[in-house]
Amino acid sequence: MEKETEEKWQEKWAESKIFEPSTDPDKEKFFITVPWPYVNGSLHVGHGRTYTLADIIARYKRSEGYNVLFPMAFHQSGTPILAFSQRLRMGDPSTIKLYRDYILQYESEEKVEERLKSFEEPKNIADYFSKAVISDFRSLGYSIDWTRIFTSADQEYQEFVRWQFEKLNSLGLIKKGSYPVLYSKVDDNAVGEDDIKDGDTDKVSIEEFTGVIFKGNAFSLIAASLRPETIFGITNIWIGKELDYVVCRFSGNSYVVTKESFQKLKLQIHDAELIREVPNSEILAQEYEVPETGKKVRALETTFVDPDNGTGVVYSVPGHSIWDYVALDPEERENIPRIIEMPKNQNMNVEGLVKKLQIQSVNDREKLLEATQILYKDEFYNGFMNNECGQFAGMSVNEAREKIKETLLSEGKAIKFLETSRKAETRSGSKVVVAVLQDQWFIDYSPDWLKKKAHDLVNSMYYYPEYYRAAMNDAVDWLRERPCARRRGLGTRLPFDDRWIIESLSDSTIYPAVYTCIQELKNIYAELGKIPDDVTEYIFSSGDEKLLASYSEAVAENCNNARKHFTYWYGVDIRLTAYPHLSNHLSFYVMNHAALFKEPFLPKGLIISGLVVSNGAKISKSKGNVISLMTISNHYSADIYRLYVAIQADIQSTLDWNENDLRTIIKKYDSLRELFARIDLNKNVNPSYIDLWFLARFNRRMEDFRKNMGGFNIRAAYVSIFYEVLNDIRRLEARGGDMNTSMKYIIREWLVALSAAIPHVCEELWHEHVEDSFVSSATLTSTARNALNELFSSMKGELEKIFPAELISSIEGNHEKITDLLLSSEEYISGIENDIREIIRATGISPKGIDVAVPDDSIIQASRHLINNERDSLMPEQKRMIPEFMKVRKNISFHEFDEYSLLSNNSEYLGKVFSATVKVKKTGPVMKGKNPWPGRPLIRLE
RNA sequence: GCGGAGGUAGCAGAGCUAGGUCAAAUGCGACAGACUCAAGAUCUGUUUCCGAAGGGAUACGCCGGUUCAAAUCCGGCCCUCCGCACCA
Repeated sequence: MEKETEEKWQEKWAESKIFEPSTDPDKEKFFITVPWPYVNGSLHVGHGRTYTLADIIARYKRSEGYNVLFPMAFHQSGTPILAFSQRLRMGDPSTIKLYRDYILQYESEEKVEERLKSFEEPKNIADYFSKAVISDFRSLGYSIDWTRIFTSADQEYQEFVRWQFEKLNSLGLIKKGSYPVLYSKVDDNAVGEDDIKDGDTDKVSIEEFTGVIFKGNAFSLIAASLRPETIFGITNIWIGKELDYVVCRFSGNSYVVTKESFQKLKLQIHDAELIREVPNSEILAQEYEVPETGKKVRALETTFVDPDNGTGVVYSVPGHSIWDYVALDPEERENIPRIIEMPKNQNMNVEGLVKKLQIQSVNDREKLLEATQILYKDEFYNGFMNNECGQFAGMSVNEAREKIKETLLSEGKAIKFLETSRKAETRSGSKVVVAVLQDQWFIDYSPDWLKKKAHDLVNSMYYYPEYYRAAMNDAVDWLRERPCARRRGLGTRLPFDDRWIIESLSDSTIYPAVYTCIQELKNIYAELGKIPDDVTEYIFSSGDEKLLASYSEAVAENCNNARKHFTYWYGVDIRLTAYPHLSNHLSFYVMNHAALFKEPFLPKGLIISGLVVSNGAKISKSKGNVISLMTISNHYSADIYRLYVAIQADIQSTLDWNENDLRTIIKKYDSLRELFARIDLNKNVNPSYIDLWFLARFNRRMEDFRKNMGGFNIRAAYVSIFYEVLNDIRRLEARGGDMNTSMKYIIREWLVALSAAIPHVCEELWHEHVEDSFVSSATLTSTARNALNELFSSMKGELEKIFPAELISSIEGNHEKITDLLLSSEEYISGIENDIREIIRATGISPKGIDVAVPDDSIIQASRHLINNERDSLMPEQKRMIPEFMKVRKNISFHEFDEYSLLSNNSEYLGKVFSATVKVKKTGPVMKGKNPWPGRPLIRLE
């Protein structure tokens, strides 16, 4: 559809305020939310999916008569925006390019520089892209209540978050302590998943290495290992040929690690000091003692040591490490020490894997990684320590690893060394490392009472798909202490320690409550210059009027209104988002609600969607498959995108955005528009049997649609109401019906049903064909069903030619029975059609005439006896039918309608389909040859 | 390893909770026909194999079981994906 038309309706919806619901206790409410976007750039097709799904649901619920609230707001907290802004100030070329591209989506080349300049102030980035998202979302026709918009940087909101943290603190959930965190040294700040490049798709976690100390005379070496149990198989220690090593000092001893590693060590062991650089020759000059075994080993040089992974010192266990094994010369590979046995699979060992994967040298990185992964995993789960391993002999690797680690640490023969699970950098490009922070604030999610409440909540909620309930329960169990504040970034200051800013996921857990009364909060803030805890407590928690005693009448009135809105709208009925949010945002959402709210204000349900990929690949800049939302509404249309989202994949599946499937959707969409282009509701055609069938069919489609939408099976719902109704219309017309006859009865319901997914075109058609109101605020009715009943009654005379009169009068007014009759009779016709077709195909005959013989009363009678096993009631000559009956019995079916009348009335149609004369007759039993049976007429081609 | 999801026709993807109406929706692709000068679009049909009569055979990862009857229920096995704890 043309952009102008879509914009026209978007403007009219805005003017008419139909998506700005007010509190109305007489109406049942439905409150749906999607997590707010973090606005450091423009959004792409992937981001649009969840909002589109939510909008379809919101619109559908409106059509079912609910008072629907679908708000949104913007997340501006955290460090990325700050960091981007800083990099722009510093003139970083890749950041400039990134933002130039963003800006060019919305503005002309001349404006870019000015805009970029303004982005040197972080808030401007947030505000600019918030506006951009609003414009993108408006152009997709979302039925969002834009009057409730706010951002996490707004004063009113920060007052609310402050209250939330005071409240958590009073519940004993805020703690302070030293804590390992992912950290950026450049930004001098802890980083969260949202700050890390690809952090949402490729998670970074903290791994605890055992830094094994190898004692030497002048200094000791520290080698960080995830497999401390392998110390029993050590042959030597590797250091990198070209790397820079340093001597550092802590706890009264001297240690050697790489320069890079020392930087990281310093963040974990705060009193570590750098002494001097040390040449490799010096390291190679002395011997080292392996802890536990006491074995003396030398350090050797190699090329595969990564200075930035662990300590840059690696101990070599060729018997159980692929890299170490491959680094040896072939002749040295004999007689290497073995310390792990694999009773289940003797062939699972280093040599086997090297041979199997054909690893040639330490340069076969991919293969080495793969082999390492296989070996480590298998040894861990299936291996046992052998007799070389002293007191640990006989233990499973799993168990030994833990015991050895404990022993080493307690004896001072190792230190804990924390490392990131993969190399990572922040969105602004600085390196992510592990730091142990002192005085870190965190939310303690571990108390039993909280876990219990959270589990109760999780178990009481609705899930789509249901299997995420288990995942949510797991997430609740996993959560322990969550660092909740940072030293810098945008956001709210921690109320009890204003050097800290509340971390960006922790400030966004119960914010949907703010949607319910943001206007009142603004009023109160304007009046008082703050929002005191009394007030917030009154509105969102106790509702105790005594709290308002000291405030002016104006403030009190706002409080009362806010409370009224809050109690009407809250809790959120559906929160819809993609599954990567499950283990972070959604679990915090649940936890914080469980801690701070009671029924009926707790969350009611979650819908969790799959991801979006583009042309089969993960959406990413480097793959060049990023399609911005802006492009969508400009190049295709909002409706087409929405239809694609609705119909291309189930909510829980991955949605692939690609041109091929898009073309299909566009074709279908166009055929809908073509259909409406040729309808003429004023045309008066007398309805016939087939028009009634179509109405019946439509009613069933409509029932399916509502049933499916009710269970959030959006795809199935739209396959039914869109694809299949179009197919039904094709069938109707092929059968000689005129869709105009039925269209006037179905158009209201059909357009309302379709409008949840494709509101713009439906709005246009509604105004053109129905009336001058909004389809977007129309509710689903039963016009088609009523029409079916009425037409059925008024066409009695006509229908008596097809169906028995007594049948007609017995089901009159009962739309279910009428529907069943019409569907089954038409199914009968198309069954006959298929039979004839199959006979033609099997025989290769092109018939000039087709005889269809239906059974007469005597056969029907006999068939009943046969089916009921009443052979004694059969006439003697009918008994001859028994052998044939045994063969065809499963094809026999008795119909309410009269087969002869039905077929006679449709013989003309059948004749047309096969270009032959179709004759219908009734026959009695024959002596030789085949008989017609109920539901199974005899077909003969000529 | 634990937990979760899943393996369906050329592809995508329903069905499985309540076993029969399932050779199995819907869409795509392919093939044939109609329309057209032609192509595209559209429409009609076909798309596991066999069949000169509407039928038959084999089929929903593999193997077994329950049942008159299994894509659907039960047991075992194989494989894939996702998440995760001292998993790399």
